[in-house]
Amino acid sequence: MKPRLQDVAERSGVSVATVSRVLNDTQHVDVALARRVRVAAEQLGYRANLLARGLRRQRSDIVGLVVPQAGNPFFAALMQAASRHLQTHDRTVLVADAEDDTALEARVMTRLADYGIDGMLLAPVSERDSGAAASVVGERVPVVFLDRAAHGVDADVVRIDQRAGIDLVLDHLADELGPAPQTRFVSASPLDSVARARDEAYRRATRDGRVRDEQPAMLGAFTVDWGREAAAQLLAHGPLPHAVVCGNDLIALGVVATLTDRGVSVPHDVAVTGFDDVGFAQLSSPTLTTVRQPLDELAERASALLEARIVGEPGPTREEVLPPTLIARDSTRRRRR
Amino acid sequence: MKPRLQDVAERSGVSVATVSRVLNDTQHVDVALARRVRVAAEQLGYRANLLARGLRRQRSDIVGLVVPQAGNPFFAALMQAASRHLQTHDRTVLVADAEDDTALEARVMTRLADYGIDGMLLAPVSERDSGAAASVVGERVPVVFLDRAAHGVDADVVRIDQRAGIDLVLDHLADELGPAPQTRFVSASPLDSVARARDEAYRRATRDGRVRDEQPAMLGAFTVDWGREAAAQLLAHGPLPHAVVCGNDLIALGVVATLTDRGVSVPHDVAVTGFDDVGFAQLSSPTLTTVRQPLDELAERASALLEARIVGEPGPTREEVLPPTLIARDSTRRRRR
DNA sequence: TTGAAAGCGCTAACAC
DNA sequence: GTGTTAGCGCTTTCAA
Repeated sequence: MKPRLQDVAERSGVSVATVSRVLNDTQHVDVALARRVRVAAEQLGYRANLLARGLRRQRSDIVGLVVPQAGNPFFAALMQAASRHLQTHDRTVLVADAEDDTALEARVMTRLADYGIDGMLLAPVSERDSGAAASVVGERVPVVFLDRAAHGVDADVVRIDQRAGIDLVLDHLADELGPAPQTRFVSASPLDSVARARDEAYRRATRDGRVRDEQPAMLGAFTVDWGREAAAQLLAHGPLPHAVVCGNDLIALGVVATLTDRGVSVPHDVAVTGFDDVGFAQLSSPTLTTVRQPLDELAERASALLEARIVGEPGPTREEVLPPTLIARDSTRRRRR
Repeated sequence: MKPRLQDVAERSGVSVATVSRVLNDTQHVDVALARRVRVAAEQLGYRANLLARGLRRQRSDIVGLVVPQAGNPFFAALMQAASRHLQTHDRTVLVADAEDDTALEARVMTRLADYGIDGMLLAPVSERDSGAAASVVGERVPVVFLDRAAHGVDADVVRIDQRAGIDLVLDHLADELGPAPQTRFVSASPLDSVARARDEAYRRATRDGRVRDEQPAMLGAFTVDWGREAAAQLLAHGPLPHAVVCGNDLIALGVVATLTDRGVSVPHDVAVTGFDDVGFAQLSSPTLTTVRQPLDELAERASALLEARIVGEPGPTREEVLPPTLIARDSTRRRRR
């Protein structure tokens, strides 16, 4: 069967304690002995049992990573970036997908906690309803919010400045289309902090007169399907705006697809913008003007904060806010190529 | 601190064994006692320590899921489907991304094994080079190959019939373009079983005269970038074929993007086909003709086989081969809309 | 520098 | 039907 520490100890003629010290490099051991131990371990193909180690050490070296919708390419990319940084800190990452469902989210977070994770990176489904379950985990181990945050949990936050992102888009639109263009906002219901922030940023800009929009925002979900449906509604009800500002790229891609299908030219007849810069934003036609989130930095900062908290760094919770970047592409370009 | 079984036992005035039996519903316990136990556990907020349980039971209820490139939307979708089915069997899923690197793949598989996973679903990076590391895991716990397989491991396989998929594409092309159209094949180097199978299927069809192609296949990687580059090469060297058959959707999307950029009309000047039916295949313009893999069934069958092996089902290894479906869209449609 | 032994939290014999 | 206890494999005092 699988060799245990005991087997290595017997084979090298030392105690299990010594073997443990050698293999973990945790205390100096006589060089000759150490070599014997290593050789024996090698020959036996010994591998530490991480369950046992975790139980004894009272830490698992696992961190949890919970995303609201793994199917959304933005979160898929964020997961990858976060995993990569977490691995750097020599951690196993348990990824969980909440499938946009707070009940499922609560279950998976509980599960992670039951495995004795050392910390958690969380992009919560709901700003309001994810907090309760998150705080149960948060009371035992450090939690860092990534991209999105939730109420009722005392945790560090790493995110971008959503308002700056929306401003970048609107300024760009003004540049391309002239001042105070007529726009519509198609986004997701502000159940999560990101949707809410983008919504508020857009509202604010309309109040400030930077864009003209007398209509209510069209709020659905962060999906291609919602983008398609919203575009259909736009086409059904009266004249098109100069530009459709979308809450994320998926919505924008759906809008562009439906508009194009119906013979409306993007950007000639109407400009469209996205948010997040997912991979397909540069593959669609027209390529999509959007706002890039600095995924790698987000992941890096979140990992670093989490690690700091795990090793017990004290202090009040911090919020790190990174700047997004405008990626101007063809979906807002007025001159056709 | 975190309540242990002991705490629940004391609070309800019974032994830890009884608490364990109640909470795991593993043996009949007097109803009154059982209720007392449950109440106490509830009040204390007791949660079983899964590390301890795993150590004692010698099984973790964790299964590993290893994919070659989590960034590829096909595998992202496969991961989601597999996770969902695995959860059904009440398992925690540890997802690992091999980042198309057999060395990294070996490390992550080892790590999974060290956590005492009960089984593993594996889509290996390399047909030849992933086998060694996989068999190390495979000797301890059941492994089921999903989508792709590797040599040197005695494990069940769940996959689609790649050749049938290529045949669907070529038949469709003959329908649209006329018999024995002039084609080129752009795919990935046959390092993995899927690339190899598609390559062989295409070769066979050329030998059979179902398509005409005197040129060597253009083999790079399953990425958009390779598709772009291959298209550039195609444009640089002589006349375009009637159709470009791509090894997967990412390549096809890259080919379409570059062709379109250079003023070549798809499908009017040249038809393009993909494989896998990733989400964006129906968003690109033109929408992409491709072959759909039955993701959900693949995941379902693989999970079922794995569960069967985990509970000790004996018998020779099995291979389940599912049929793919042609999804005809605009990238091969000769009449323009 | 090394070893003996306790014990992490849990389950499963085994005894009553 | 319930309790006692050994021990899963490991790390870590504590003594030597």
